[in-house]
Amino acid sequence: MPDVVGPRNTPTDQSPRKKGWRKAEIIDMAALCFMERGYHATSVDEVADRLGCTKGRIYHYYASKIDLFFDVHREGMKKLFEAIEPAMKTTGDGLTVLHAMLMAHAKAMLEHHTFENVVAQGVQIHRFDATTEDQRQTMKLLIDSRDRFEGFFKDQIAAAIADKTLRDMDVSVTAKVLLGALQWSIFWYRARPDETVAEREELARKMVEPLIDGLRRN
Amino acid sequence: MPDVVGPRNTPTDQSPRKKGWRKAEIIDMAALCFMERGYHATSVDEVADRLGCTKGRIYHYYASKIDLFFDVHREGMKKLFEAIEPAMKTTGDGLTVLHAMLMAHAKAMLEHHTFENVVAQGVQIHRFDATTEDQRQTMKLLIDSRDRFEGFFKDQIAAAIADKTLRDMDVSVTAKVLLGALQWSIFWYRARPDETVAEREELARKMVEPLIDGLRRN
DNA sequence: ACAAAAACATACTCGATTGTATGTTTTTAC
DNA sequence: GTAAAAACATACAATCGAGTATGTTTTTGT
Repeated sequence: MPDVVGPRNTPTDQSPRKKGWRKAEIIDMAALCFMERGYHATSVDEVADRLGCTKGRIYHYYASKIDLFFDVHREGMKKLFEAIEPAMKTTGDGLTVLHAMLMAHAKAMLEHHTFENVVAQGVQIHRFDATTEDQRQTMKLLIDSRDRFEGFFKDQIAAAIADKTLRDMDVSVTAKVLLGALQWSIFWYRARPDETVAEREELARKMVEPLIDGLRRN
Repeated sequence: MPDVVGPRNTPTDQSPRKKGWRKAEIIDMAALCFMERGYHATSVDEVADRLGCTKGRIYHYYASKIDLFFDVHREGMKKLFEAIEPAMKTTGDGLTVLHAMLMAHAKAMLEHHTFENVVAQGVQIHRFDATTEDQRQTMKLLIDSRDRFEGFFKDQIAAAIADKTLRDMDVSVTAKVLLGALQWSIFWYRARPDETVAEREELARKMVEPLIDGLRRN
């Protein structure tokens, strides 16, 4: 009689045999589930089911559900930082660099909207769900990273004002408004399976353009 | 021996004796709890505790937790519609009216951020939690009302483009970007207890200004 | 004043879910 | 080739929270 459970996937089935790819597989599916139903409404069993395995696998890698959430959040923030990094190194006046950062951020929000949706949920999951001291420490680090990310935009806005390429305006509020405008896409954007990079780029352009040029005609 | 449970509050304790104020009290507390912890993380017992009563009271008015959520959502949408209504009746060119609508919306988002936070959660609570046919019907009506609200802004943007007071741009994307910029405040804005109306108005102005005037200097 | 209805409180059921304990298979290291 | 470790699966415990059934008090209508 053959085994009821088939042989486990070999690394070559998936992406090239990178170390830790089994864990990454879990993170990706968790991000998808958390996006679709929200963190609290998603059960660990559900994530396992959609991976075609059992809870045992997930709890082999993660001590608790919230720790899995933290990893998804961390990955989401990593993608955000990596996306704007090239734009920040651009040479140009203050507004030009800011424009490039906003475009990069918009594209990243669309491309990784699964993860970024979960990042947004992280704002609400504060102190309540992090019970152990270790978890509270992790939570603090994640909040810090979100603040640092926003800080990059605040700094660039301030630089552009000093630069005279930007009118004088409230740096903090403007940063939140601009980022919010792009990040709100987690609520309305869903990737089409056949969507090309060029199409996403075009959508990102349509998003950033009214922010840079404003609404006034001249 | 006196009663363990004190006498129930009389209408005069709270707002003027409006019919249904006992229900409104529940809605308000539910909105607060749902905002602070999210719908799924909030238990009905918790809402009751913070009201100083028991579940019995809530289930006297509501058949289920999701029905309570629906009422909070409905109230949130009602506040949004009422806020922009005067602005929509303003006479003026397309951009002027749009500006007034955005200001009204920004102020409403700040003033009722508790309810509007819950409205945003409603986007994720789709088909899964609405089990009965009646609940699915209610859910559909709420989604429709959100679409109608966005439609008002899309129409006004289109009118302003036709009006030549607005450059040509993607109506749908621009509407989502503008509304998102203001609605993202649910994540960062929390009301100070001593905050005045004038202060909120000033904050709303700082939010809308970069959207209308854009970032470019000239 | 009194019956009916409204407005709750109390105590319970029951399903769903997180986390654990343990067994089994696969891989790795030597 | 073999022992150890990694990578799971299985079955269970223990909690928590939604919803219900029922009793009690307060209000209301006449």
